[in-house]
Amino acid sequence: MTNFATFSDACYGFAFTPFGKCGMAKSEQGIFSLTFPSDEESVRVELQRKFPNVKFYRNDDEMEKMVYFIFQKNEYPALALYGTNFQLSVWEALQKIPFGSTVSYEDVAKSMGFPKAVRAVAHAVACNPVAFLVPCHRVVRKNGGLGGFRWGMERKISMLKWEKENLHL
DNA sequence: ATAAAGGCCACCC
DNA sequence: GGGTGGCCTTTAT
Repeated sequence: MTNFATFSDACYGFAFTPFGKCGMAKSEQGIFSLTFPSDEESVRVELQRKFPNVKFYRNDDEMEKMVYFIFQKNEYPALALYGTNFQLSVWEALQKIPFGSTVSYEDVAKSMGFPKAVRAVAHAVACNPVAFLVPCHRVVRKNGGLGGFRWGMERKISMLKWEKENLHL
């Protein structure tokens, strides 16, 4: 990590998205985690491991509100990303990919000025802490394949499909 | 300090 | 279709 969390309290909780139940965490600085976990306990454990000095308070209402803004009103709340410089620039590049379109891993590498760092990019994309909002699902293989997805290929497919159907947002 | 493993890509059979 | 070598970062020895 090269940049660190500066907050000491955060809330986390669970809410339903068009792609299933998500776990989310946010501080006053913004959302810093959005995952699709298999069980609730692992979310808290994982958050506490990544942010050992932070106190987490559960608040599902707050997360449901966030989900409503994101998926119903298409209003994106602030994000707060923590990672290495390389990861941060990859995640930044991902946020520039337009809604409903896709790019290749190589495209991302090129846009960052490291055309040959494809594998490093793929790895950083896979480490995306904030599903959907940092649109890692919009990165696919150049050869036509879809690549992989940390939270299940099926979910990546339905995200891309959902965006195509909701372009009017 | 070194090694191994990536949500990859291009090139060659 | 398949195998191989190269690319750069992260993580684990």
